[in-house]
Amino acid sequence: MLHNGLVAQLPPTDQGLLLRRCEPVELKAGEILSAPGAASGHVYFLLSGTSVALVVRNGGGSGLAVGLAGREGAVGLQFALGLGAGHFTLLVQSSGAAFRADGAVLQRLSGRRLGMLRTFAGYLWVFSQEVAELAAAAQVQDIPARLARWILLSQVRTHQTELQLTHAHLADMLGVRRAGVTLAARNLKNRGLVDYRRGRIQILNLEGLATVAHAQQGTRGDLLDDNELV
Amino acid sequence: MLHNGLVAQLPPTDQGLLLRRCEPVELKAGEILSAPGAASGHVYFLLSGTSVALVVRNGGGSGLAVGLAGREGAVGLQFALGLGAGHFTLLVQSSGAAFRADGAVLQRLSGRRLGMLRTFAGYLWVFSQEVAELAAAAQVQDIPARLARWILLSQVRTHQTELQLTHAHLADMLGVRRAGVTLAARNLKNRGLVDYRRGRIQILNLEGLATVAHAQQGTRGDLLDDNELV
DNA sequence: CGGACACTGTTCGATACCGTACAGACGGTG
DNA sequence: CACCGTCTGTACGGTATCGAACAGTGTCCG
Repeated sequence: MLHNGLVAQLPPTDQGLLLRRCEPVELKAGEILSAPGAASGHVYFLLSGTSVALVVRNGGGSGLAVGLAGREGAVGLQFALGLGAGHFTLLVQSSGAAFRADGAVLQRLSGRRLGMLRTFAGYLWVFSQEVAELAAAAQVQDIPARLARWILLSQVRTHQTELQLTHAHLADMLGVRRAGVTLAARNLKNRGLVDYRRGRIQILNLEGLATVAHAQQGTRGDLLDDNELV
Repeated sequence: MLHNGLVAQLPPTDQGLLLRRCEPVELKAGEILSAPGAASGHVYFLLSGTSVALVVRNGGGSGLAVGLAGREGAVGLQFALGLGAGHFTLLVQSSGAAFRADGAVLQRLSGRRLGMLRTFAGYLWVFSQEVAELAAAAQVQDIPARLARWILLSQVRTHQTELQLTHAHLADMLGVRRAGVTLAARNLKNRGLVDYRRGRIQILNLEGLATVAHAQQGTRGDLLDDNELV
């Protein structure tokens, strides 16, 4: 029933203790689970196709995603450590189900269950690595590569081959222009890696996407120019 | 004697237990404490003016810093959670003293001391926030702003007003050209925020640097053009 | 079935940054 | 004090991306 990777890592006893404090919720795309500066909040353990992005918003309305959590993990764990939300916004990218618990309640619980605390800490570390990787990628890769990476990440998190994402939303995640995403998307489409229509992206070739996503700068010359294709 | 922020946060009993397992070491700038893929290693608690950068290296020799730790914290904590090094390189940016302990030993210790584990987890979270902030800044800010940010960060971590950093090293931290750093450095110098000569950067105006580092895109027009100054 | 809205396609000039290359200046060493 | 390695200054053309528009096209709703 409850297929959450993080919960599955817990000792059986702790799983029971945790779930007894949780309630099921439905998350809708676009919903904001936590805004910057919040002192407390809920911890969400995501199920099935749900995904939540950690977004940093700069002065204007535009944003930049620094991480994406899915059914393998959770968001809001900082509240279970007694820490504030920081500068993040938790933004639901993909609708779906989740279990949630109050941060303060979980803090008291994990304060008694060392195994649980250790599991949470480990997840935070792994997640922060992903943040660093995304940051590094954003620095050195062009938009098609970054788009491929984000699509790939969304697929891995949700296990869905069709993603409901508009170019505008992706632009916000990558911190680039909407028009830039359109070009990059057409690029990926021309290579037969994805197909899309009006807010739906169909993944056709996972390995191909991975190749593009991890391509180094120098490799780019090998690839065909957009305009010459079909 | 031992002025490390993270150790100071521990309960007194845990401080003793931890320090008994540590040995003092001297770290020299340029030294690499951990390479990507390492399965285990030491945890370093940094003292006084020491600073260590978390660097992600892309295919070539060039890199990109995603975080900087100083005497307020530690590096290598993932080893105390039984996790591998990930894709990071731990690179000493600023020479100085540190205490270190074996990761596996600390893992056993923190497995018994819940307060210690909680403190470590909290630090990891706060640090990963900083990583996200740096990533976001790199995305939307120009080179002078990012340079100001890094100098500021180095100052906060080491509490030194003169930093021993070459343009080439800074370029590697920011993931930009060496020439780009030279221009940005001249920019900051012309505004009277820093002075520098051959590998030494003198901080003249901390608040001014902060202003530049946090300036949004739109604010940039207010500032004077480099070439028109003096 | 026609209108409205949201999404995608495409254009324009502007610009910040890149890769590369070389010239000048500091500072320690023989 | 002349040398040489290291560091900084500057230049060049090339390009990915930007900001701001406006023009098509799909889908839903009345």
